[in-house]
Amino acid sequence: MTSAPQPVPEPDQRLSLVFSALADPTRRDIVARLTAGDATVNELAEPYDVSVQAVSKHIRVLEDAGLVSRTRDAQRRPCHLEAGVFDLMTKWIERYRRAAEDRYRRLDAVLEQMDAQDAPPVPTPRTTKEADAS
Amino acid sequence: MTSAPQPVPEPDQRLSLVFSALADPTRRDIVARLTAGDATVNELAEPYDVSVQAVSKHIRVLEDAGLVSRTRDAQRRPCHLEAGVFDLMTKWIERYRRAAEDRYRRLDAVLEQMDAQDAPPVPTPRTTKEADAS
DNA sequence: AGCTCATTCAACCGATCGGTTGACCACGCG
DNA sequence: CGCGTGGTCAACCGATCGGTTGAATGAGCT
Repeated sequence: MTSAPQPVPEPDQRLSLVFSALADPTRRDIVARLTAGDATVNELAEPYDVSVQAVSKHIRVLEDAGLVSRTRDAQRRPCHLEAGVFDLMTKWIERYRRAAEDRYRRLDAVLEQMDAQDAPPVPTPRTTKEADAS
Repeated sequence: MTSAPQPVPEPDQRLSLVFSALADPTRRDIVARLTAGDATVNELAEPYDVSVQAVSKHIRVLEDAGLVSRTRDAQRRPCHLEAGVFDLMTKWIERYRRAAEDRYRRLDAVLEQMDAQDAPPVPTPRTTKEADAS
């Protein structure tokens, strides 16, 4: 019963889980240390001055976010970093980063144009609506 | 200059703020919409069925994380997306993504070697099992 | 069978979060 | 001048979070 089917949430909710998981410094540190290789809960818990249970909870959060997977090795539960999730984040970030930079460049051009001429009919790169995520 | 100098937190804390800010779907959506151009609080609040105050709070969180900046235009406070913060995230992510992938590849090689030692006849079928969850 | 180590479950606690409502401030305009 | 508009501040509320302690489960070792 410990292993439910794990429904794999849809990407938006997944993003929430991932970002939320990485919002905690301890959890980020755990991820960082896991890049050096798999580790057990006790090994991971050792450097921090919190209880093992607390670290176990952290790992659960990382697991729910899909950042970490675990196997069984006797009574140990080694944690393994899942590199795949990073792509999800990178995709999200890159999309908007690029859009933002493009816009910035465009605005820059507009400003230059406005500067070159004097008072063009364009009021401001006003925007309001538009932009749909998903 | 409505408030204190805004000390600009050190990068680790900053990362926490950024990830935490993006952990909320509404806030992510606001960011997404801001890539289409600056917008006021009321404009941003319009699509959601929450109060304007709630959206104002969301924007404050994004601002504290350095994801958006604001200027004054009469009584309006247009929000502007700050593209720079994305770099911070991308750097963090890329670092560990690459490390994780390298490690994966290395492990793969080790496994192959172990396999070869045991069963040398087959000259490496070369079916690098890639990550299925992506 | 016991014992011990590794991990998790369960209950609890204070702090923070996302949301509300109501009052308040800062403009610009008639 | 008063008033409406855009936005924020303040207090409050339920839910969740990160942490604790204490007890339970699971798997090896004599």
